[in-house]
Amino acid sequence: MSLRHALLALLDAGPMTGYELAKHFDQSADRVWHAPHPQIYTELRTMEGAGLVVAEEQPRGPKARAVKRAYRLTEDGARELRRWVAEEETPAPLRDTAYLKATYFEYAAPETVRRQFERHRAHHLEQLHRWERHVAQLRARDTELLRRRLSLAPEAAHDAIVAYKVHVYEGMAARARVEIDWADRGVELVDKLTTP
Amino acid sequence: MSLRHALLALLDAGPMTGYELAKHFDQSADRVWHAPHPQIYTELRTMEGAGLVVAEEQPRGPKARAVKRAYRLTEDGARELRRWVAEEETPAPLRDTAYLKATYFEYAAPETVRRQFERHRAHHLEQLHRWERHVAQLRARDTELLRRRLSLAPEAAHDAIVAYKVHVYEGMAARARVEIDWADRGVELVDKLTTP
DNA sequence: TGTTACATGTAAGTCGTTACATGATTAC
DNA sequence: GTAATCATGTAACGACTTACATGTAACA
Repeated sequence: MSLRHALLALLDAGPMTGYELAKHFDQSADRVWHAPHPQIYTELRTMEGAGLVVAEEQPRGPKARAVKRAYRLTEDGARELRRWVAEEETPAPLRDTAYLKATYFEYAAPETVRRQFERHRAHHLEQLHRWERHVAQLRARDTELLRRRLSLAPEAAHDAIVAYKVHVYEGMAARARVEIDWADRGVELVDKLTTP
Repeated sequence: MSLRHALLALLDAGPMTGYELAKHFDQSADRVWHAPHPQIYTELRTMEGAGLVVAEEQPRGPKARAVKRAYRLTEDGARELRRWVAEEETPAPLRDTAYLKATYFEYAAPETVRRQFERHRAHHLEQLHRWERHVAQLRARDTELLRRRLSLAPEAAHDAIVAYKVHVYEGMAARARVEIDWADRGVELVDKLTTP
C-alpha cells in the first residue's frame, strides 16, 4: 500500500491536484515510485474517504467552466506519513524480468543477446544522468518541491531534509552504475563466447 | 506475465510438480523471481489449458492414495520460452519502498533511521552470501538444476549456459554490494547529522 | 482551426497476496 | 501419536494496467 504513502509524502510539501501528482510519478526526476493516473485519482478518493486528505475544488480559467480538485493533508494524513516512515520495511520479494531472462540467454542468438545488453545499458545510462542531475539540483536546493518543503520546516532541519534526499538519489545513481557495468560485462561475455 | 516464463524456464530442465516449483521460488538460491504457491498452481493449470505444459499424474507413496501432478513442457511451451528470451524487455517501472521511505527519513528519530539502515544492510549481506554461494556452485557445475540442464544440451553449449547464469548471479551480488554500501553510508549520515 | 497541455474520471481485466482448507506420507 | 514435510487447491481481496471516455484552456 505504498502508493498511498508516496502520495502523502508529496502532499506534505503542499496541496496538489491529481494531475500534478501524476506528473511527478511519470515525468519528474524525483520519482522512486511509479503509478498511472487512474490509480492516483482512485487512491486519492479513497484517501479522502479515510480522512487522510481533503480536497478543495478550484475553478479553472477565467470562465471557470471546469473545476480541479487540489488535495491537502489532514492531521491524520500527516500522522500516517510519520508513522509509516518510522515503521520497518519488510524487503520486497524479488521480481526482475531482465535478470530472469538473462539467465536463459543461451537460447537466443548472440546478436539478440548483445542488443539486449546494449538496450539495458542505454536505459540505465539515461537513468544515471537523470539521477545525477537531480542530485545536483537537490544540493543547490533548486527543485520546486524541495523549496516548498524547506519553507515549511525550521531552519535547523534543512540540512537533514536535503541530506536524506541526496543520499537516496546518490543511491539510485550507484544502482544505475551497477547496471551499466553489468551490461558492459554482458557484452564482453557475448564477444568472448562467439570468438573463441 | 513473467511468472509464466519463469515456470517455463524451470520446466525446461525437466518435469516438476507445482510443489517443487514453489520451493524454487521460495527457498532456493536460484530465485530471481518470487511467487507464492497459489499463484503457481493456478498458473500451471492455465498454462496446461493453453497447451504450453502437460501434466502427468503420478501416485505418491506405496499405498498411492494421493496423486501428484508433474508438469513438463510441450513443443509449444519450449517455443514460447525461446520466443520470450529473444524478445526485448521494456524496463520495469520503478517502485521501491525502502528508497521512497528513506527520502523522508527526516520525519523519523535518528535511532529509528539507523535501525532501518542496519536492517537494510543485514538483509542485503545475507543476500550477498546467498548469491556468492550460488555463483561458486554454478562454476563448479554443482547444482541440481544446472546438471539436469547440461545433460540435455550438447557439450559445445555448456560454457555459454554456465557463463550466462554466472553473469546473472554475479550481477545480483554486485547489486547486493551496492545496497550494503548505501546502508553503510546511510548510517554514517545519521551519525554526522546527530553529532554536529 | 487544430494541436498540445490541462484535468478527471470509469470499466474491465490481470497479477499478486493472504487466509483458509484438506489430506497423505515420513520420521521420530 | 505427533510433528514436519509433501502436495494441492479455493476464495477473497488488493494492487496495478490498459483501454476508453470526456471536456476545457492556451497557443499558434
